[in-house]
Amino acid sequence: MPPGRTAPRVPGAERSTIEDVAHAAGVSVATVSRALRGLPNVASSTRARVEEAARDLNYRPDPNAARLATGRRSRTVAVVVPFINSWYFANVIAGAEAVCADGGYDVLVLTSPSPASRADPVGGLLGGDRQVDGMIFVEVALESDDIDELERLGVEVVTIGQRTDHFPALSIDNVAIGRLAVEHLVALGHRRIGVIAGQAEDPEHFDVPGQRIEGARQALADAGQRLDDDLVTAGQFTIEGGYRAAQVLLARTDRPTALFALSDEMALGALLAARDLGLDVPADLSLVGVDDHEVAEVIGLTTVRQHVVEHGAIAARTLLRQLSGGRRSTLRRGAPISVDEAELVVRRSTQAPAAGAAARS
Amino acid sequence: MPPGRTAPRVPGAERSTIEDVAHAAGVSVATVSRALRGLPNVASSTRARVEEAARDLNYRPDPNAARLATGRRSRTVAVVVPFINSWYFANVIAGAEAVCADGGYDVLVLTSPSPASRADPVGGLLGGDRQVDGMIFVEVALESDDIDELERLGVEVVTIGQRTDHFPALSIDNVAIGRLAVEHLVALGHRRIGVIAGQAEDPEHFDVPGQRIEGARQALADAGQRLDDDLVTAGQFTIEGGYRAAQVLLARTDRPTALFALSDEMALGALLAARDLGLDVPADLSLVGVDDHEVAEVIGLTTVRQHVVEHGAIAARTLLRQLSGGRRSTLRRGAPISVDEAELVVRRSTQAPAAGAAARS
DNA sequence: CTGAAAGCGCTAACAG
DNA sequence: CTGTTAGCGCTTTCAG
Repeated sequence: MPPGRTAPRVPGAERSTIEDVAHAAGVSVATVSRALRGLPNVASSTRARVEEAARDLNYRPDPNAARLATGRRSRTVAVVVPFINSWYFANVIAGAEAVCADGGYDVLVLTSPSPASRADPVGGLLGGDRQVDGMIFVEVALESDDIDELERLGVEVVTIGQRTDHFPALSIDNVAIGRLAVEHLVALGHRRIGVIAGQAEDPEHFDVPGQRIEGARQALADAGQRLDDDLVTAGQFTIEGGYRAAQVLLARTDRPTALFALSDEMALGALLAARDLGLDVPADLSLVGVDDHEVAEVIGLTTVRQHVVEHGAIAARTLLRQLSGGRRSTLRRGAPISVDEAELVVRRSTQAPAAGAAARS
Repeated sequence: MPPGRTAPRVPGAERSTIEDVAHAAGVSVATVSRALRGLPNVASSTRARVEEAARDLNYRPDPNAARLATGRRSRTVAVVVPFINSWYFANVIAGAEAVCADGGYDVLVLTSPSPASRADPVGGLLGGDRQVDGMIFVEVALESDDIDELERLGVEVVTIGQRTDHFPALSIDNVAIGRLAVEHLVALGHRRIGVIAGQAEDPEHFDVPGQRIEGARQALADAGQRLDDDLVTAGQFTIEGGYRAAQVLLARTDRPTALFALSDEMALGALLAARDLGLDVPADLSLVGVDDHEVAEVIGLTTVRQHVVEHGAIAARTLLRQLSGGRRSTLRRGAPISVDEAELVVRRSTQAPAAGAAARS
């Protein structure tokens, strides 16, 4: 048989069509369509009758048919992140979601199959018959194959973090962030500065840590110092990782007088480690983080503030503008999107090193 | 004119149809359809020709048309949460997303317009021509109107936290959680126990705090004690809120010897407050949280472990089973879904109260 | 204000 | 193995 009346999609939920409603209301399908969508040219008595029939029949228009007929889009954007349950990504998503909801768009959250640092992170994400008008990639590495595919698909794209030469990118000046943090420590007189970095690097794909460290290096160089590579330890961007990294760094006989953690969560871990080691912050150890996580204010952590929620919001706004504006060329080709600059927020966790320690360097 | 060839939806992205491809490849549309979907009955030479034509024309099938023709569903589920950027919800979403992705479903993240404690949280969420096969509501209060609408829409629903009598619900035994925490403190000898609760309650809609407090009350009652209401302070479920609440509670002259925080984040705040007040945990103050947040292990926090990611995963699994299985009646009508029970994890933050303090009660 | 009818782009019998 | 054709359910002219 030809397709015919298809079985109800969800067992137990009968679907009635516009035609059923038309019958029940004694009008044509065209009238039902107009009435139900609130178009002007319908007698109010007719409209009432149609609405009633629709209600009785538990009618709800099939969005597929409606979209096919109108060419309307799905008003959905996908946000692709390496993980959802991490402070940073959750906040970026929150920012994007707020803007999208506001603009009448839904947000699909996709996680890149392999961690940010692996190859082919986009793998099966594309393709499928997913319906999205646009995508926001957050710290995911796009291979040129992916880019081709994306352009072929004709979806609008904005990236956060990882750049490409093909899509508008909200890129964070991580070198500047590293500089800000370490210049502050240097200005206070610190020379032995430890760094709690990210994961075992894969600079090819995810070099946020490398860039921030580079900034630290520059700040130290400006003061005629150099960064001691032995004092750089990975902290996985987690509280626990920061704790462990700090344990290692602070156990050294020539322990650093200050620690620069590449995220506030790692800084919190470091603070807890210091506490467990009986070290006072800031008397024995200065601590700087990055992000301005809610916890930073609570613990008085000096940090380099990033407006993380805003990152998501700005990316979303850019995407929606592209989507509606249509002047899609404006921002093409890796154009950077400007973001509020990161700023140093000085709190109680940093001070000049103790005399002895400072002299030692 | 009749609808005719619609304009390209995305400016700059020309859409070609299956017919264009058929022409270019010199075959019929049916063959194109078969070839491109990898169906068996196509000569490989033909298939190759079709694929090439498709590539040349940058053809990509219109999912709306395909779905309309097949009656296939969207394979999308919505997860509705009050907030995204909170540890708890982010982890629930992560759990749900992993399971959904695994089952070939996408997840749409929606935030309930008003905070969990307000009326009509579902407001505009329903309706629209959104395409979802199922929904997971996490701690959002469903009014009976919402429920009717949901049933009318015929979408499968699973709830986490807030229950209804209409959908399978993953409900957490919060009274038991409160008991576990406080029984432990009582067993250690604590009598003056402070509670860091949630927000100003709206028990009608969100009574997790109330239930946990009730458990605390019971535990105390079992020991012939009563919970001092003055020692219950709201902490908003945030680190900062926990910090402030602890500041208040610990400033009292008759300060509690132990604090039960309704979440680990609030417990962390309390720990930081204690530190700032020069109080040692556990010597001067015992502390119990709830969740087993990653930070709990790092700071040695005694807590009542919940498998939060699992909550999301279980809800998603249940939903997907309903969606595919079709025996939708099995779990209807508020049937509870069983979850691993919460368990007490004893770490370093709790111990018997100092002799003087204990005697005082 | 309403109805008839022609599509939207794709799939799935059915007949070759 | 391939083409023809009849829909999927809805929207939109166009003619009353």
